[in-house]
Amino acid sequence: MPELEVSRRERKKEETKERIVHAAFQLFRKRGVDATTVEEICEKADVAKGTFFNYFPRKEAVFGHLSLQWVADAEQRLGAILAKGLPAWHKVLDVFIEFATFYEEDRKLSKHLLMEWTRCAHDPTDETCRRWDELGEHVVRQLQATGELRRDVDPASVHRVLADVYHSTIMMWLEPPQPPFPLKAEIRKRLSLVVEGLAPRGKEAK
Amino acid sequence: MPELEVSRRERKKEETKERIVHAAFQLFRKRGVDATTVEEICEKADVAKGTFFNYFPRKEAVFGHLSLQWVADAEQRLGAILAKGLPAWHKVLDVFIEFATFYEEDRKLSKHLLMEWTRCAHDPTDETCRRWDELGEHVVRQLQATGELRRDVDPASVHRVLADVYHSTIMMWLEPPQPPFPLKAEIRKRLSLVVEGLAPRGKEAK
DNA sequence: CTTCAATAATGACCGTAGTCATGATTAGAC
DNA sequence: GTCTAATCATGACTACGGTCATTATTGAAG
Repeated sequence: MPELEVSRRERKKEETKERIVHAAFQLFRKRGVDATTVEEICEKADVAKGTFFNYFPRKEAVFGHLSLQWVADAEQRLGAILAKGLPAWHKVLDVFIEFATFYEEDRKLSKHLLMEWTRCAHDPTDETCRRWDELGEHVVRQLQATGELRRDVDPASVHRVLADVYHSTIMMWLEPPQPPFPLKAEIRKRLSLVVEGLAPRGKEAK
Repeated sequence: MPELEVSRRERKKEETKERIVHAAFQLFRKRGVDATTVEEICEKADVAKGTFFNYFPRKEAVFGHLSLQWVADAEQRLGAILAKGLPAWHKVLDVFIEFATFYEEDRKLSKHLLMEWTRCAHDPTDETCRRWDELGEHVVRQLQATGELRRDVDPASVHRVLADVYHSTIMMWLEPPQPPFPLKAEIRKRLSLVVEGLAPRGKEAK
């Protein structure tokens, strides 16, 4: 049993999953999520309908695949930033603002993506969620260690506050027919608001 | 046409709606939301299935009825608090923390309630949403006027940040099989975190 | 009392998400 | 090669959310 070399079985599995994801996003973009049926996705991906549900528990769960890639990407970039030293906070913010580019491109799609994210966001068994929380808390702890954030606050709470403000700002921006404000500026504004309040206090402050 | 006296028609309409809501919540509590079908609700409320959808666009939309009552309640209480003068912030916080009692009572139900709230939260045509945002922004403006919050920040942004932190804290608390932290304490912690950062600065500070 | 327009109730109907029993592939053991 | 157990693919099937054309009720006007 070749363990390190991925077996043919594993390869085929990945291929099938990839085909389904690819087909799904193509149709989602063209026709919209609601107007796309699972059968259409399966037809395009050349699999049976049952196969789809072997890979994803819900139609919308294909978005989870994308979210996982993002988290992996964020892990890379933020790791590099933190390794470089101070001042890190603004660079961290920049990474998240850059991610927002995606949302600006296809608002309809982004809305479904975020709804699915929200659905899984608090599920501790979800890998994406777990890694996202670990990443966020790690970043906060680092910023506390270097003195950019006050140390008398719980890293998990800080991470969640920032993450929630980030996502719900995007959610609000996505809703109306015409965006009422520039997305990236508003994200910067709101997150900065929170972070300002997290500046080191008293004798901790430089 | 008696305009001020609500007509029989209006009364019956309200009655029917109330019956549907009542039946729905009874079943939701007993059997769970997903396990309850619209037909069961209608049977209990003694109306036809089509009637349900004359009143609510989705099965879960019955939660909106509850949300609206809450917002009306919050309008009352917060109005009274603001009328009384300083210091208002902690009293405002207490109101929201008291609302959290409901969430602690039925976690399964609360999760669906919050999901429906999230779904409508950014829809400008939704009355509940509109009044909630107006209320929140009003409160922030008042707190700014009395000097409890710094004045150089956008009331709408502040309201949204606080509201999002509030709701997502609850959402996180609702998720796992066993609550990992005391809900009300965590809400207080996180909201205070944000508000601390919103304290008046520089020459504004007393 | 009759007419009429507006509004509300109805339930047959439809489309699709998601399930599940069955059959096909795989990879290792001998 | 053959056997076996695990894994994966399949598509018929079901149950339910949601729609819509039709019918019934309402209340005011003549």
